Amino acid sequence: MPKIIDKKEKTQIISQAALTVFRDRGYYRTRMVDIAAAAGIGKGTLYEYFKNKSDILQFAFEEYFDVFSQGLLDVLQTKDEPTPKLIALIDFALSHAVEWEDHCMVYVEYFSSARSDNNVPFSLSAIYGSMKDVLVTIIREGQQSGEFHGSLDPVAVSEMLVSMYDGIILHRLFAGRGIDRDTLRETTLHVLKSGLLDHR
Amino acid sequence: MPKIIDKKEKTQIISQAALTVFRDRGYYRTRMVDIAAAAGIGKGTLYEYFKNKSDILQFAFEEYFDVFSQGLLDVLQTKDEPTPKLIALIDFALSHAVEWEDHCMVYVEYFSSARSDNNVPFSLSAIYGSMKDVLVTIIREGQQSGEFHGSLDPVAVSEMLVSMYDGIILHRLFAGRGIDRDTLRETTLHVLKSGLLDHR
Amino acid sequence: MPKIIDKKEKTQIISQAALTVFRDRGYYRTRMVDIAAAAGIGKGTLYEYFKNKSDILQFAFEEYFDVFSQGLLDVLQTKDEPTPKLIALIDFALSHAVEWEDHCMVYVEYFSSARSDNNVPFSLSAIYGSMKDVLVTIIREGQQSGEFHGSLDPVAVSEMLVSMYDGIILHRLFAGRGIDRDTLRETTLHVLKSGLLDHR
Amino acid sequence: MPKIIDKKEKTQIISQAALTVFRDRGYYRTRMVDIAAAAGIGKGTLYEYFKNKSDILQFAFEEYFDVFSQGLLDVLQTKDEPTPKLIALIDFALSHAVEWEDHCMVYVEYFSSARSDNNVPFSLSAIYGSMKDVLVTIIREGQQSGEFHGSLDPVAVSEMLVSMYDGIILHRLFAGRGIDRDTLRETTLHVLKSGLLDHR
DNA sequence: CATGAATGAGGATTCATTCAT
DNA sequence: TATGAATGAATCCTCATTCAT
Repeated sequence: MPKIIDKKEKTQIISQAALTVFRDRGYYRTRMVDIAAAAGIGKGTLYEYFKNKSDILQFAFEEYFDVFSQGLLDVLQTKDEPTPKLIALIDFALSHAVEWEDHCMVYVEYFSSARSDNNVPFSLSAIYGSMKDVLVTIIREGQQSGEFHGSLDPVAVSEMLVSMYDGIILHRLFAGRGIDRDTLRETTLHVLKSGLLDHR
Repeated sequence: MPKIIDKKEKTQIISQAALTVFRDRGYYRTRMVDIAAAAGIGKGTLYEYFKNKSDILQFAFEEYFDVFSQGLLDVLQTKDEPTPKLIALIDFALSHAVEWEDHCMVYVEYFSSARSDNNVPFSLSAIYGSMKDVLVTIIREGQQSGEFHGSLDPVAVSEMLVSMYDGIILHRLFAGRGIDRDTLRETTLHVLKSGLLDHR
Repeated sequence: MPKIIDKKEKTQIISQAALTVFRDRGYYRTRMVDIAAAAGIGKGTLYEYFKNKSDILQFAFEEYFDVFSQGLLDVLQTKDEPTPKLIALIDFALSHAVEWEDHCMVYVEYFSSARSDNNVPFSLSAIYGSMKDVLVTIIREGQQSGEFHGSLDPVAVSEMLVSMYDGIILHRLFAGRGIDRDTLRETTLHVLKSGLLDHR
Repeated sequence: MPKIIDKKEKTQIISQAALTVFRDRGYYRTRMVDIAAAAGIGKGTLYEYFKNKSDILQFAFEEYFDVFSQGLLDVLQTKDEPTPKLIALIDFALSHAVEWEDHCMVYVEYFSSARSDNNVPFSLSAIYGSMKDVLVTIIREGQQSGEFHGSLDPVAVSEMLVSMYDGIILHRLFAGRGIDRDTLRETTLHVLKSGLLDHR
């Protein structure tokens, strides 16, 4: 008898609408009423689906993170050799960043502001952590097999790679989408490949 | 007469105090009273030196940008050949980013939030613009002289380099200062050099 | 036909559930959804039986008041002489207060808050009015027949007696149910009896 | 150079203005803006002097309680014998209740609503506790010296007396100020005296 | 010049009530 | 009849900015 609503689905719709507004206006400049308007619902309805503003972001982040984690696992399970594994990894990370660009933009803002706020209920360090561990392992393998430069510090290289990932996001965020995303990916892969791998 | 000196000096002191608080708490979470307390002055006094909150940041940014521009000019005037010029440029950019790290962190937050706000009175595009123009010119020179890979798109490479610059900042901002800044610089330079330059 | 019975019965069930929640949480702190949950029904169903929140309380109050009025009449019809009539009256009032303690608690809160709100659709003055009139009459009778202290102002005594009634409620409300209700009643009756009646 | 304001004095002025509004409108129905208007200040200024709404009430309550405690001590130090001590005590309590009538009204509402809310930062039990302990001691003394009825339970009598105190407050709150406060006090004292003391 | 007391616009959140199913 | 999803009015509280001293 009561109205039947797919709570899960509506939660996602609202979260997506919110993310769009966050990306356009910025998280802090976005009012709850803006989100409601973007989702085509009333202000109070938001609170039927989310505890508060931060909770909306958290929900979006979880989705983003789940997809990232799953993609990472897929790559690791598909490739075995260090070189193709590393390239596939970088390729995946770049694709993911480009595909989830809107999300990334918002998280950059949120985390850069909430930095020292202990109340922040979720964090990027999970992504960084998993990514860096995986990279260090691959680079060590490649160095032992002689495929990679032996002189480079695996941790430093990993850090640099992750930084590049961040950089792509940030740059697109600040400078607009200057160049084609595929060109960017090709160029980046080329440079990395040469610098990191072709060391004869 | 000494009053005029004092005014300028105090403006800088306040701006620096503000920047420290911004870095710790985030721009949006920082209250004017926090800045006043950090600067050791009264809340109302802030408005004797700055028009408003954003104006404080703008002042800091101008200083940061002036130093960057001057350093850029110095590099360009000192080096002539494409390869050493590019390396010097990247070296300078990394050094600058690392030295002005606190500023960078705050600008990341501010610009990522205020992105589409037309009221924002200053922007990063100036930095990106000048940097990218310079890079594209150098890379074209290097490609013509045969020093650089001819197959790479100069604009894409420039974009990638600037992205790396952003990435360094962002990563240190989010992930903490994992590795030593000098190691990071060495590694980055090495990779870039190999990938971009060693193309026999 | 059975529907009509059900409606009345369910109205009472809801009202009782509501009163329990009111007593525990306080009228203002109780949300409609709390009442619905306590009554084991849906939020919207409440409005099938009651116009609004205040209406639920009003319904409960009417029941409470009806029982009080009927009890008062019974006492007055049973006893004739001033002294036993007064004692029976006080005894009844105390018993009623103790028995309907939960209700009393809620009305104290509601009336003390809504005091000067003209929208409040029901009030305690009815109870006070009937009680005080009855008392004044009895005390006058007792004074004329020489049974009571002649020097006391009948109105003041009535007021004091009603105040005591209030006090019992309020004290139990605030201080918890310190002593046994029967002990309290005995003690109160004893003191009143001595003070008011034994005037040799 | 800055405006010099007696914070303590203004705090009291605001608290008094608030209490008047609380008494008229009820605590829960009073909006912060009402208090501000009554105090002749802006909404935001309230928060310069008080943390929140409850804090305003708490401040008023502390003043009320301090005066009560001090008065209680004075009575106990002045009188020695049970009978005059008890009478002085009751007299003081009644006077205090009548003098602080507005406060009492508000506390009745507040405590009757916040009853089971653990966040309530202050309570009536302090008053009840100190009052009841004092009374029990006096009554025991009076019973041992033969001045008071030996048959009455000291605790029950104390409870009754405190209940009367509550009743006076509550009744004036609900029924208006029917009779003259002095008449009420005289009558109450008379009855109590007869009932409790004249037991030949 | 310096100050902090005063302010009110602005925004997050709650919850009684409505109403489509 | 029963329901709970949807709503927006209402209200607390924050904080950038003003201004009297």
